[in-house]
Amino acid sequence: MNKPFQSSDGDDLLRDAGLRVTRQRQAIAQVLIEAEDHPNAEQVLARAREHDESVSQATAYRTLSVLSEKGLLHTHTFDKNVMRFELADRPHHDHLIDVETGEIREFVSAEIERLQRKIAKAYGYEIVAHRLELFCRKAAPDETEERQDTADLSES
Amino acid sequence: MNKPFQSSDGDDLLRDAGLRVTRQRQAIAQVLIEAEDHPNAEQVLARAREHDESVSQATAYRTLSVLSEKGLLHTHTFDKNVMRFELADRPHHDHLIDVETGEIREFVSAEIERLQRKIAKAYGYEIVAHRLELFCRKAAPDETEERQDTADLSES
DNA sequence: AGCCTGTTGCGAATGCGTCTCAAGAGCATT
DNA sequence: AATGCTCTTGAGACGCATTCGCAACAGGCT
Repeated sequence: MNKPFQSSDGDDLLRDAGLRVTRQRQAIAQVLIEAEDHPNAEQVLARAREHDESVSQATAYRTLSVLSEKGLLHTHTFDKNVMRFELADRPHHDHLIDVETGEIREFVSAEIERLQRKIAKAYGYEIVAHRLELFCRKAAPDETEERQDTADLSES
Repeated sequence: MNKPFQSSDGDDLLRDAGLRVTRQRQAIAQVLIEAEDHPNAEQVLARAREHDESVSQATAYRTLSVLSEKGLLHTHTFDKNVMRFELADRPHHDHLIDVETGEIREFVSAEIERLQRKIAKAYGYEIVAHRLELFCRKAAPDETEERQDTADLSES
């Protein structure tokens, strides 16, 4: 009945973070598991309230914050000043943001990842985290036939 | 006497943005031209006040904001919640942030840029802007000999 | 020199996120 | 199922970066 993969269970997610399982946190965890986008705190709160209307803003922020610290949640700031969240157990990917519509597509490029490591290493560093975001607009149409010869892509 | 390249003159920068040249804005423009780091609004304000102590916080924010909108200034948010600024006419580069010290190094990789365009194109988009940030920590020492065989690098 | 209009400084306001604290609820135990 | 220790909660105050409102001020074209 639930998703057959990943942190399918909200309670597990919370326990993994070393948190007590409360109604409010269950609601929030559920929202994160069900989310197929990158909701911000306000959206997480609104959706969590559909499961349990008693969830407060403070609890939403606190829970998101703890889950991030524990590494179970990844954060993004595509638009300045609002933080967006996404479960960390999702496969790694970078983001392509349509600046006209705000739509966000995910992609991975093993080749870019490799070059990133190479660059970091050249400076004597190792990568702890990275952020790659492409802010794009729809190109002139009719030229989507390039799509197929790009083996280095995948969607999530 | 001035830098022989780029927007060497603050007045030009302001006029390019379609702004009246005022003492306060001259002070701010000068700060941006002289900056070799990525100052945030507070730092820009403090430095501008060394040139003209009458510069107010509101004017600093307003000027930075207009220059950004006009595309003459690029903004970054390495650490969440504070915006950092950098003149747009600087050669393009990405950033490597030392998570321990906060030090920021700049680099460019033509190869990564190429792959980015390829990916965007594959989805039918063209890149308007991008952001690539590597959050790193110093790797185990003694292995800096990799440094030389990486032709795809340059510092700014 | 004078006028029109863009700019300024001040302080108040906004917005996202965090903190305080007393009341409430997990959950390990009896 | 009752107990109790401790973590968690909701409500509102608070913090901080940034923006706004407005009356006084000052570019810069004539």
